[in-house]
Amino acid sequence: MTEAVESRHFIQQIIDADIETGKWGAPGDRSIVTTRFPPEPNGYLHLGHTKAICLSCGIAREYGGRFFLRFDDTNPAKEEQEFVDSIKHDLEWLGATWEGEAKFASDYFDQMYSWAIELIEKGLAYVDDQSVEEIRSGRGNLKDGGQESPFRNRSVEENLGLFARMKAGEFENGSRVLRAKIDMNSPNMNLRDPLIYRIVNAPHHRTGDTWHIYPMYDWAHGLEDSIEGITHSLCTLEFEDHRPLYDWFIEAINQGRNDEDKIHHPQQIEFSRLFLSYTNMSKRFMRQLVEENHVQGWDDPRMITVAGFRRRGYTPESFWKLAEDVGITKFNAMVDFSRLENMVREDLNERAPRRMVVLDPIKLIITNWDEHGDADRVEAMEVPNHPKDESFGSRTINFARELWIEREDFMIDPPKKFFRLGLGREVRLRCGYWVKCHDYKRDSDGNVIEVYCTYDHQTKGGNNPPPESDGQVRKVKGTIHWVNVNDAVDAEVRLFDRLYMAERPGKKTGDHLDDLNPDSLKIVFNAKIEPGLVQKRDDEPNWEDGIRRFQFERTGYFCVDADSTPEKMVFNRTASLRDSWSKQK
RNA sequence: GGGGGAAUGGUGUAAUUGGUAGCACGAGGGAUUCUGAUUCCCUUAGUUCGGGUUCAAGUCCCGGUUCCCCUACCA
Repeated sequence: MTEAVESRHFIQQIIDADIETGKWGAPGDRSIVTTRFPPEPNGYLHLGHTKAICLSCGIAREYGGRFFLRFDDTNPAKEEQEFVDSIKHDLEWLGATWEGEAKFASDYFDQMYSWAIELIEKGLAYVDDQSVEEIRSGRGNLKDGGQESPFRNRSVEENLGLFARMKAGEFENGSRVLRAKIDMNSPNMNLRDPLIYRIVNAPHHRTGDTWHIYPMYDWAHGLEDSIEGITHSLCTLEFEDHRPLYDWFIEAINQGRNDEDKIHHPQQIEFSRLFLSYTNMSKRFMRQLVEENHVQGWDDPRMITVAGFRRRGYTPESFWKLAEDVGITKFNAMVDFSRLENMVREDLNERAPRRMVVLDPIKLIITNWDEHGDADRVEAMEVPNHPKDESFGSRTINFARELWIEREDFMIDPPKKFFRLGLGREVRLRCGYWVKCHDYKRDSDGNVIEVYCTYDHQTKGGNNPPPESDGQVRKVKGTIHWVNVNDAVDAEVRLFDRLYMAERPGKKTGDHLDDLNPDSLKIVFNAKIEPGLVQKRDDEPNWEDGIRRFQFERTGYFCVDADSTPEKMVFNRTASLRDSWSKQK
């Protein structure tokens, strides 16, 4: 009876209220909502970032507002153009389109500098000559207050002069900083005269060597937000303690100004990070995995980078679904990795065309194939590309006397619940024929290499045979997949499993490497694929990112890896199918 | 006597802001099925603890517990 009301998470509720009261513009004007994603270009985007991206971009989209991409490039020592490019690419791939050109904190360096001078003139900032160590010890600790710097009460003139010389590059790294004059006894460490500028004599990837001082995060971030007219500056929980400073800086600039001259004051709102079991989002750990060759690069399909997931075959849609699924709260929740897997499965189940591929082949030979025609004949079978969606069409694949089937689909003496092939058992070869096994052959190691079957010529296409004379229709419990030996193509298939075996890698021993899964990558070199898989077929979907994705029936979801050539196809397993049989075993 | 946050089934998340604790995933069971997939149905299990206010508390008040974050010239 009662219509389900769309529930609004706490950030949406804040924005809803802001719009109603007209906090940012005319009451009711939703288009004023402005958000941003502000990465530092010092690494690859990972799963943790996708939550923030989907949130900020999604909010702007929902309200009909604006979403910006801004690079927080305030530390030339760490940042590179390469990362600017990869971050843009990842965002585009995710479908998080930003408005206009990507923005850069470095575009605002002049503005920030002049605001810093204003703070000095108001007596709210000073140049400190203390060393790093002196500043650190002067800051005090969590229990005790700090001590004021001996340079704290310099004259405005002296500060102005020194600050100008800092800018001009007259001083060495670490010799002086500009600090805000707030409160050395604040219980909030961020307010104990935080640094505004430090000296960095290093070339910047965009501004070159025009600057010798660079703004600190707390000074830069809120001002960037202000300049861009950000209304809701969304960030993660660890910045809660920074919010008082975020507000203090903007209010310090606005102090003494007329209302018309006041700069825009965005609202910082914090939400919880994404924690996924069996993964570690630490940039440091991810770097170690790459540099010590535990994986093959930042885009290794086992990595939880956007690039890794993309190569693994994940779709952008699965990240949006996950973001929606985990929700927005202030609770540090541990999300199970299988949830993300479910999101791709859900998406790919609808959108991936089906194919038949045998990963671990043994040969099936039909010994009575000559009873109803030429022993060398090939019969064309029509196979649907999708079991539910007819718009995917169908394809024709060849059926003949010798076929590849999956090793695990045959047992000599199977248990009753084994719905596959066994000695004396009958199964359906999907969209082929029904076959019954009467013999098999082993190699010198005892491994089954061939199974011998008879087929029922009345079951062509996999259909039920006509009723027997007593009216009974023969039934078969299992259906297995196959590939025709004569036109099967060999391919490499990479089977990925989770990179770590522990729910929280490194928690037990302190070293995440101790929890690495030695079997996270298995490579199959001689999988047998349908010949139609080599070239893109006209009836395949046109995936937006150009990556070809499939479901290999009964084995999982796969995509074509960038390493593929027409001579040697390489597939990555995105995710296995849900498998209630292996659980039962 | 540091400060800032957070606690709802196994997991994640709702509860019209004081009025029937709901949804999804998982798990268990069943139906359908030419993928042991998909789909469908059923079951399962919860308000961190102790007080208080109230006709009525997940929600308000008091006290406790547990967990997370904060002492970079990183962001």
